Amino acid sequence: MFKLLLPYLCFLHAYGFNCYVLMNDIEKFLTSKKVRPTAMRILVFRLLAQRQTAITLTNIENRFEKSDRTTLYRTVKTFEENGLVHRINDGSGVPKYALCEEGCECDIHNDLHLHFHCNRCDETSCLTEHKIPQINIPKGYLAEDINLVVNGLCDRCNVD
Amino acid sequence: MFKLLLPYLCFLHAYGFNCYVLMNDIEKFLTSKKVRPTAMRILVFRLLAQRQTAITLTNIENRFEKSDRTTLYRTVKTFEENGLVHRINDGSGVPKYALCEEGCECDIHNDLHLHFHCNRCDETSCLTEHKIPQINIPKGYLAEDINLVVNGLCDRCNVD
DNA sequence: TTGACTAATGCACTTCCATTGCATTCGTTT
DNA sequence: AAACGAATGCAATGGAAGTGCATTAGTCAA
Repeated sequence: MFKLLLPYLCFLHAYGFNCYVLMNDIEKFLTSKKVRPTAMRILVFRLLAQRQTAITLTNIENRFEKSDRTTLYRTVKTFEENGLVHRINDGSGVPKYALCEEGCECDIHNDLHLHFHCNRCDETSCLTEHKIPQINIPKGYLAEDINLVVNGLCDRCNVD
Repeated sequence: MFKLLLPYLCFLHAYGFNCYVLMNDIEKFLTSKKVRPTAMRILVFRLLAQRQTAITLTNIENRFEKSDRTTLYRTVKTFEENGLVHRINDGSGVPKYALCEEGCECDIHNDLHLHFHCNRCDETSCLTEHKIPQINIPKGYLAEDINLVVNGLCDRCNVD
């Protein structure tokens, strides 16, 4: 499969990573999650892993010279379905994606972390150490999932 | 202005309301909120007031035979800007709108209520009595607004 | 009451993004 | 090496947000 990666190597080198070693790790990880480790998937995973904040599909698209939006769309979707990535709706209109932490159980609402969306720089980050507090809901309702987004200014934008 | 309302009367009558009386109330209310009480605005407000749950722009559009999406879009926007309506992002992708309760202070994050989005019937309702608990955010971050959506089954869908 | 000014509306677009169908290519398995 | 299923790329569709502009309505003042 490495022959396929050659067109992308320049991209990775630009980021200064020794891709061969990490590729291998990612490849193993994807396989362990029952996701076939194709070239694109490894690269997209790589990109997500580098990021501190969540990114949109368009973001991802712009990071790759040669890429088809559909493929990226389906790649991310596959990741999401297999629990590698969670989708964040921060109110900006377009969904963003971030890698799940190890042991992240995005489905179980007790384990959910909250997200912070900066109104100035538009960055959305997962505050993984900050869990969502206990929520009371009315009788008869069944909670399956909780989404909590705090909007405001992030630490970098809140300097002045 | 009532001559303008004539085309819409059939619509209102279909709902069995004595619109003349309520029109008047709505008219006064809009004026008190510094929103010019035009025909369309009164009708849109009327529609929102009838609803128990939040609705999308497309929802509103479909309720009116004769309507232009742009006008509805701007009407709702005006309502939002003047604190008559708040926008809810329930994760379904399209924003929904609901009338603010009397004294609702959507801007002040301490006063925010939470929203419930039903995964089955796709209805989104404001749980106005259920306030958002205290949230801790990291040092350096400034919270301006909090959006909390619980997904699951509403009381009507959670029967079996 | 009329004229003038501002706000609201309707129409025609544009733009953005999600999503799908289908043909092709890749990779794995036998 | 053949065959099969999965992944990809291209083209196209569709839904909704948002904008520009001309027209119309409503208000205010003379």
